[in-house]
Amino acid sequence: MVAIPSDRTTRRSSRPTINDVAQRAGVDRAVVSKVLSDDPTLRVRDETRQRVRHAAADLGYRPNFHAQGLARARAGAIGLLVPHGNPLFLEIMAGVEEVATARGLLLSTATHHGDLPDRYRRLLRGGIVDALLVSGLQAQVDAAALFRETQVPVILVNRRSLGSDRWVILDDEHAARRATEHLIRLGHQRIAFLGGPPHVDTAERRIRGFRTAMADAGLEVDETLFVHGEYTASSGGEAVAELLGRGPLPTALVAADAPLGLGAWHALAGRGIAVPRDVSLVAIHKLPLEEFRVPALTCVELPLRAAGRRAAELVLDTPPDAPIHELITEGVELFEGSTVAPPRG
Amino acid sequence: MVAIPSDRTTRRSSRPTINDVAQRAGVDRAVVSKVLSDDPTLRVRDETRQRVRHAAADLGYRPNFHAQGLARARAGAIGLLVPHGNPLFLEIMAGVEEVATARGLLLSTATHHGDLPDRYRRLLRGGIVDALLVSGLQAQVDAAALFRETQVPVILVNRRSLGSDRWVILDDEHAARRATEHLIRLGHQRIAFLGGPPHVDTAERRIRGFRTAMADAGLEVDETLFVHGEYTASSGGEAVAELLGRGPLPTALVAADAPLGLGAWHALAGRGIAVPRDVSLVAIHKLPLEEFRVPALTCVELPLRAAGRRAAELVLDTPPDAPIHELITEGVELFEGSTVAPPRG
DNA sequence: CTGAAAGCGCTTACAG
DNA sequence: CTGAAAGCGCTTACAG
Repeated sequence: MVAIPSDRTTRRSSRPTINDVAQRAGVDRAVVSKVLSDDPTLRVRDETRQRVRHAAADLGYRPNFHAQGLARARAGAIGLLVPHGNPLFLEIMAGVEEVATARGLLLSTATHHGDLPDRYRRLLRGGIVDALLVSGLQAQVDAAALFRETQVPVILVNRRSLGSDRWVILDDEHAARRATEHLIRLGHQRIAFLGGPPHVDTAERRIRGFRTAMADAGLEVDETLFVHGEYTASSGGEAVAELLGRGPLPTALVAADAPLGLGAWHALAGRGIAVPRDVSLVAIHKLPLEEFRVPALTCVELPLRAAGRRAAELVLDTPPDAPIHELITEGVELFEGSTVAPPRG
Repeated sequence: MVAIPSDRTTRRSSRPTINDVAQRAGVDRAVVSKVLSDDPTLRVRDETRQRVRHAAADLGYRPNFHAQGLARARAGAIGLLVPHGNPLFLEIMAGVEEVATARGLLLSTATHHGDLPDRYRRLLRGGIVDALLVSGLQAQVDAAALFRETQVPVILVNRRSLGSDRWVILDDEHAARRATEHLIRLGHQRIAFLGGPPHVDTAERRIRGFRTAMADAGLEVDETLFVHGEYTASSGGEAVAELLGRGPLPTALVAADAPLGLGAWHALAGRGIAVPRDVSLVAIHKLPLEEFRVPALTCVELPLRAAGRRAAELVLDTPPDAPIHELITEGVELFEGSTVAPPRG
């Protein structure tokens, strides 16, 4: 009788390790490590180099992510935190992903509801990412404190918040000016502004742009035509209700945000007020697929993807405590939908 | 002269390690590890347990993600791969994130353009995630081979592909039936179907639902009224062009996908064909914010979030090579927009 | 210039 | 039942 040895299963995963490669190539594993990461200090014959590469390829070797992270004291990943459920942020995500791909980093994403989730804070302290990009935070969240707490370099994308010294923002002021000028050019004079939340960075800059455009055109700004809301569609409805409660409808509206503008439009329609027949509407930010809508919302597009890209590059390439102040000025473009017309009468 | 010792910087990051906690609590680091991960085999006095917890809290200790991953041979993360730039998939992402949050896992996301990026394949072999969810892949991508290659348990969400035995899908057939019945009920008889790509799982099931509804109503299906396209808005335009080239316009269209439907609508409008006056339109899937659109696209909503949630649970809780066949039948709902009317005259 | 060894921060099987 | 030790799979400072 022959004893058949029980099928001895591999200790852990069956993936090849650096030792397997070293053995196959007949070199020390330090050499493998250096060859595969193109360490310039390594002096070996080209032939050895090739042997190592081939061994790695033959075995389908890939360095273990966690072992590498531990040994290098670098995570090999970047984190992105975006507001929950807002399709605009897909663009930021796409920009960040471009950089992650180019640098061989993993992208880890999570959504927030205005504040930083505690769970995520804890993960950050576990060294989960080498850098964190945050967008759409409430005004009062302290990003500098987050860096102090977690030791992870943080950068804000699109919106600054309390005490933050590291951000990439878009030219919201210009966008709002552009939107307003578009209306003015068509003859509008009584224009309402459906703004974002008070004290929020982008909201303030968009208001400024609106005021500038009005002032430059010599138009009076009626303070009863300012309404604050959230950057959400449902808030757009409330903003319209508030506005209508205050007096006669203006001839045009600038919505500080696309979902907000959509909500406003919807609420107007619900009251039998037609856009653009009764009132014109321009929003800031272009939603995905807007160019295919019938009718499309006229809006000013901002380069969110570029913001994501740029922020990722900067947070990776700048010392963790150095300030980053970047305003992206290009890429502000008016998208002509069908929600704007000359004022009636 | 007194020699002032140079400020000796900490070796690596300044984050506390398990050794710091052990020292502060006066126990071995094995005890710390077991206390903090609630190891049931550990027998120590409650007082010790408290001491350890306090020490950890005082120091703000968090286990190093990579050290833990290496020692446990588990990544502590799940991966999600979605098609690039399609806002529908935000819902799947949200569902997956719910599960990741509940289980303390990191969520790593990437987008694809039909096929699996090589870069991602390599990362997977590095043990970057414990499980991978994939959605919207081309029909011919072999997910089983991906598992064999990477050793990472894979599950397909929303769409099956070649040779895959692990998937969570939605009731696409029912959705298409529902959409078609809605039109039939209003009196439509000549209905065109703007379908997805040939051989794609969801496309086939949606066609089947359409055919079933037509047959059940005793309506003849005109084969010239079938057009294939991609699940993109631009493809919707091409589908309309193709359809119009074939003959007279039907009284209604079922679009197999929301972006596709949007593109069709846009193309129709561009030719002066009004929806729903000249032709009615229903699409499958509801885009984010659709309920606020003026007018909104009538569509059948499918529970993408539930699919993401369920797929994440299943891939984590099922042995890596066991088949997973799950069809989510609830949650198919007609959303009445303004793109459907009775046929003219 | 090269190679063997120490160390990254954890977990867990195993000896006491 | 407890605690000291080995080991996860890499990288890199350091001795030859």
